[in-house]
Amino acid sequence: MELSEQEIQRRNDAEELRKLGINPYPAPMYDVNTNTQEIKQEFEKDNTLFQDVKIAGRIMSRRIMGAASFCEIQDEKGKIQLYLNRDEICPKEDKTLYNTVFKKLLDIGDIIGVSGYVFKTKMGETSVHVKELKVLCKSVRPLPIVKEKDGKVYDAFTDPEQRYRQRYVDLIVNPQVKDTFVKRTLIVNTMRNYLDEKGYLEVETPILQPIYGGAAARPFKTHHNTLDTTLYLRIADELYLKKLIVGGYSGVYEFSKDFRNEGMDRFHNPEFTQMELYVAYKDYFWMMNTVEEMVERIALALHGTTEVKVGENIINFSRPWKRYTMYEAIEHFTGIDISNMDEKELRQTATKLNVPIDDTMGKGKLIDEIFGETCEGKLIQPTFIYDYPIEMSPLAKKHRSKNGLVERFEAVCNCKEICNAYSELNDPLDQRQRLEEQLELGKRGDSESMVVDEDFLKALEYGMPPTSGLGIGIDRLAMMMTNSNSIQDVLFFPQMKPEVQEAITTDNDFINQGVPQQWISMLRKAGIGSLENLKNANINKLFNDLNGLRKKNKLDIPALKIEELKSWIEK
RNA sequence: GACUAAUUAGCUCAGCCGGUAGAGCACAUCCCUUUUAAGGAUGGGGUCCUGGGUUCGAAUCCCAGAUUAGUCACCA
Repeated sequence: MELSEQEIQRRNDAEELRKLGINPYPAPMYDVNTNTQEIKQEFEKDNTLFQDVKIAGRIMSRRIMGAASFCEIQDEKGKIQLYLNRDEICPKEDKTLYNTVFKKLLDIGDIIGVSGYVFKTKMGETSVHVKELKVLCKSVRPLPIVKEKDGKVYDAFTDPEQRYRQRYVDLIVNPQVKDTFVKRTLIVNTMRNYLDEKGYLEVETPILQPIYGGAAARPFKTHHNTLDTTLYLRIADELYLKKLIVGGYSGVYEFSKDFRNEGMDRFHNPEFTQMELYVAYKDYFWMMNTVEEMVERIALALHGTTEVKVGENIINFSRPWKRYTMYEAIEHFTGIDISNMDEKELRQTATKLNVPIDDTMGKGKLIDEIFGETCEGKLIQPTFIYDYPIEMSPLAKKHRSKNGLVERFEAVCNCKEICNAYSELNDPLDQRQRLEEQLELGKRGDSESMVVDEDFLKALEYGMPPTSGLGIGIDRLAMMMTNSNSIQDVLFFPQMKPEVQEAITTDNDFINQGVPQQWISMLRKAGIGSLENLKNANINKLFNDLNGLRKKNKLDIPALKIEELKSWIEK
């Protein structure tokens, strides 16, 4: 890869530092005694503090005025301005540290450590008056420059591709991004504390599974060499966790990365995080209370209030949330009671409501479509929707009193599902039948159909207590709690298509190919970065390009002859 | 998978009807001892995403492809 002018400059600067006896990448620790946030907050209250501070961070801007300079450094908590005076950081004759090291060899992006005292400038900005300066890391790649004044951001670094592929750059120049991820961790920690307080056991179950199950999704497939067997990356943890309830734990939960080989969009990443919880001797009504309480606590932990701004809406997570059965919700939003309709009537109703349907849809699917089209988009405030059609819920217990339904609920919020829970099916014979039916359905479209997990059924045959189970999407919850528009904004490293990496061809490879040293950099400039490229190049175009570059760069070498070029390509 | 849009300097972006590639920041050199998105002067920096085509001539028009985003489809 050709280096840009600025990259070459920075590499030279690093070399110059070495010549001055300064290691641009020193080994010893640099022990700071405070941070930028602490200084800014506390100095405001008591300006006798911080008379001997030591801090470190990345240089984010510089203003040099001859023998004195200001620059800003950024640490994890924020930025602070530094004041450097030539004669103070270089009290003796030798002014190299200021004139050469600071002014010439350091740049925006480099990491330095400083010690000195805190003061306020004439402009009223809390700053560190630097007495000592140490280079901690020379950056050889220039950062995007983002400037800001009175909250207005100039030249913002916003290109999603670069932000997601190079999250580290995003984190450096867009400080609010750091906050999103701090909040995400706080969500997880709050949830974990809540569950631990209740006495549930955090567990780990296999990610590599010989049989995948627990959801309707296509898996990622891999292979174990020693066992010479196919393994799947899990799509859900449900079956393993229920086996632990059979084993006698009264409450188990897992924060799990799950993997689904499906389409990607603003709400779906191939790997995502769920928290699944199973508690013995409970039912789905109990679980609704638990979800409300847990999510309300998370909102309070993050925002100090139950009200959270999401897009244009203010969402209030305070308990109790609204509760509708699926039928009630449909009646509420359409005025039509479908609870006693048969398949034909449902079909007519769907058509009347302009809900797109097709012939393959059974009763359950029709109800679900009607709900999705007419209700989901209107549920802004957190709402429990419960009692689902049996067809699409093979792991949920049949309703205690209503035929054709299961004891299942979802919480919908800002028009999106955030969790999914049931009274778990623990009748092993019913479970076998339901899974087998599901299998039949699955076989129609899918080339690789699911297999019934016999070991899971065996476990149920030993007897699982009545249990309530929950799956809550951490990414979705994080999106909502941080007002993020896309799942990529709450994942540090969202999945992206791999960048095509050109085969690395060294100068020596080109020389072996017969290319003279002087022409190599021209070749690279002409877009020929590898031998592969050279062999596939259009000879006439390349011939013109190279001689054009020779002229442009005023090279003091004879013009290339086409025979010469041919010899490189054909060798 | 379909449609739409974007891709130009390290970054943010202009670039008209096809005629030698532009700005601001950043970078380099010089001046400047309390500045604050931007002090002054001068200068360097380009695979105009890639590959074809049309044309005397393409960043610009046409075709194909790559990547990203949005919408829809699929998918709990």
